[in-house]
Amino acid sequence: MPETTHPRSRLSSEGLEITAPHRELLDQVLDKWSLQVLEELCERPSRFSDLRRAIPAVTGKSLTATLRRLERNGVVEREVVSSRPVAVEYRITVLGKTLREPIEALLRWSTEHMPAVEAARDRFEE
Amino acid sequence: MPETTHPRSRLSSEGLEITAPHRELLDQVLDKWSLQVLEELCERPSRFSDLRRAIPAVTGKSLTATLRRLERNGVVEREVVSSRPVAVEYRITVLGKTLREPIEALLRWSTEHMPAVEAARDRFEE
DNA sequence: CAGAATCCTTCACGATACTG
DNA sequence: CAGTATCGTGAAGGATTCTG
Repeated sequence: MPETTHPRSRLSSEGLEITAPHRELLDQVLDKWSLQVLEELCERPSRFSDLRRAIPAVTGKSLTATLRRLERNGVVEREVVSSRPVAVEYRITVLGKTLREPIEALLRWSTEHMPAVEAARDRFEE
Repeated sequence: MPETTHPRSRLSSEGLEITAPHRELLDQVLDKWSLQVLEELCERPSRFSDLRRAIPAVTGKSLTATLRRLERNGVVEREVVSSRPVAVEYRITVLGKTLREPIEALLRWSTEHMPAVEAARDRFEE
């Protein structure tokens, strides 16, 4: 059986590699509040205060930062709807929608395996 | 048309919810170095110094912390192979292997949509 | 209402040196 | 070899206050 000299990883052979740009992108898109924001915006376009109500634990500052990050990376759209008083609507983009599947895969994993993880944690504290 | 009083989100209706424990778990398992460590250990069991060589940018301290975190959550196993000089082998666990699919989904997304993201970033700096 | 500005604490992470 | 100990820095994130 002719073996390749360098047994390249399955990922590399698929053209997938964990380079710095990819790590950075995933960091920006999977950070502390992004999942909840994306989830919320997948359900419906929302205004700033809607999001604050939907995610009570987030502060204004962090929500702003999260939305800017998501907007910058093209997964969220911002539109000023009216002024006096200002209303701003945030919407998920087409690109953003493509993120939903992989994120849900993550959530499914976390939900499904949480018991095993908790058992491991108990074992770890010996 | 009889509408449900509360239009629950698709995720919630599937029993998926982004609660604090889930966020915490995902944080621990998707943090800065975890992806590369998991990827490496999926290919082959490795010793500490193997991992350092495979991931040149990581410092000893961070690698230790990463491995401890992963071990605590049950996705990585640690075994002292010999002493004098000490050799320690790290292996992916069965639980850890189940993480591979969702992680690869993420990497595929990132690889596939990186051009769109970069275009969005360019647009954003106006 | 949707943020920007300011202050402050925490903590992740790197660099370095040391040890069983 | 596989860490631990210590120090230092920057960045993340919260609380609060102010504004067009």
